[in-house]
Amino acid sequence: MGTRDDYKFLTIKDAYSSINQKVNLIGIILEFGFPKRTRGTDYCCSLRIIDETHHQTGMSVNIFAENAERLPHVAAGGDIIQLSHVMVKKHGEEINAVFNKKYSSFALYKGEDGDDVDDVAPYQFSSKFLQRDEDKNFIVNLRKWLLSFELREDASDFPMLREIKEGHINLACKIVHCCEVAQDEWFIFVWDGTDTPSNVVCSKLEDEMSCPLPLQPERLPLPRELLCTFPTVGSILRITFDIGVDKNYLHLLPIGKWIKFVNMRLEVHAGLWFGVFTPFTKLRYTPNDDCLILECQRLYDQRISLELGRMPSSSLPLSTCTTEVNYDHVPYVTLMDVLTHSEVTAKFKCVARVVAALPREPEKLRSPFGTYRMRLTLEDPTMRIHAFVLAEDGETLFDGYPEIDNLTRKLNRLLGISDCDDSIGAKDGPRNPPWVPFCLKSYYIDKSDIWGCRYFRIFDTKIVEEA
DNA sequence: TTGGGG
Repeated sequence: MGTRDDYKFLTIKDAYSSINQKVNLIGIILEFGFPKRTRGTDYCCSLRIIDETHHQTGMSVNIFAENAERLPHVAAGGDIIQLSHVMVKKHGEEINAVFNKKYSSFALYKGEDGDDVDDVAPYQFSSKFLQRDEDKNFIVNLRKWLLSFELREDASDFPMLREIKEGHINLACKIVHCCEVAQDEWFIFVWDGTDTPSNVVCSKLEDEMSCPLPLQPERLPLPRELLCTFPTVGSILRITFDIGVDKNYLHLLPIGKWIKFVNMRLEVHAGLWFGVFTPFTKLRYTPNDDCLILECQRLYDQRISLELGRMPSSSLPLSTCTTEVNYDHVPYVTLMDVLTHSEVTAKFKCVARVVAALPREPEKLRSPFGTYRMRLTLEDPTMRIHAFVLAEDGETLFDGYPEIDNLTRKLNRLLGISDCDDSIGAKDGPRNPPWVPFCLKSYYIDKSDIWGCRYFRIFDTKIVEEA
């Protein structure tokens, strides 16, 4: 047993004025990172704890151990950590606690198990940890406080997917799926009900045959059965992992749960957004009634109750000066609705952008038989798909067989290339295609495998003449 | 010792 001081826990507020002292702390884990290797020989994880004396910023704690196993394996944000003999240190303007493997100890307790005094067994503790009866009341009191505590997040700290920018940001979103797409290549799929901003596309159209613009960030398309479990409105952001991030902790991201990510890196590749979970990314305590989550759900409910709620947010109000479609009475659907539709043959009306075309040269749009035969890559906030323009559908789209100049102009308008850009160099410059309405139909070419050979084609869509 | 954040 230690000295009398061992029985005392400092509040976080008091710890702030105990610089260079060894203290005992107990707090709720507000956020935590995955274990990572230090530049020395050890492993480290940092977490942030709060208590009723300091629930806005709390205090950051850095924990070191010889290996990742000995670090705290936090089961969930909101759990309780008891820290003994940690040193309070000042780093710049920040004050934090440092766990030293030689003299510090920790124990982890569930946070939301209720206030049963008998249920205070730690689910993990370090080698130097000694459990004492006196600790139990602290655990019970913290759990009681947590029940009544309402985490006040500043919404401006957690942009929605519709507001994201490249760089480091926080995200509050729902885990839709998590899988290993290739050997040691994991993806998390997240959603918050809004549409990610569309990006300029920089691909070389001449290379579309040999190096097609990808349809999704993951290398292979996901099976349709899986896509059918995804929401069909709102973007699904793919998150990959930086090297050095331990994938053994992915169970902390269960499908269906809303979670707040802190310090996630966001990038755009081939015009597609994706997040990168870095060694500095942390998970933040996200109760089910978190104010940010409730607001996301409210905005989504409001969105899908609107008649135009399935259209890309940034396409509204929709300009109809590029294409005209039939089916005025049919509501617009998303490309994800199209991909996950229950029937293999069906007709749809969508708003999408043409991000690539094959062939690109107008003189090659017709097959040796003289009929149209081309492939467009369509994009909306939910998905990219290939859609063919064939025979009579091409005659409708381009209004018969116009001269090459006219055909070029029409195709360029779909692709977002202005006429004055029509020099060879400018064609490869960044494109920002407009949102345009399309009629799409799905069809199959092999009766023995109708889903395996399902394709999409554009029909009843006409590029309107410029005024 | 190490990291602490972008």
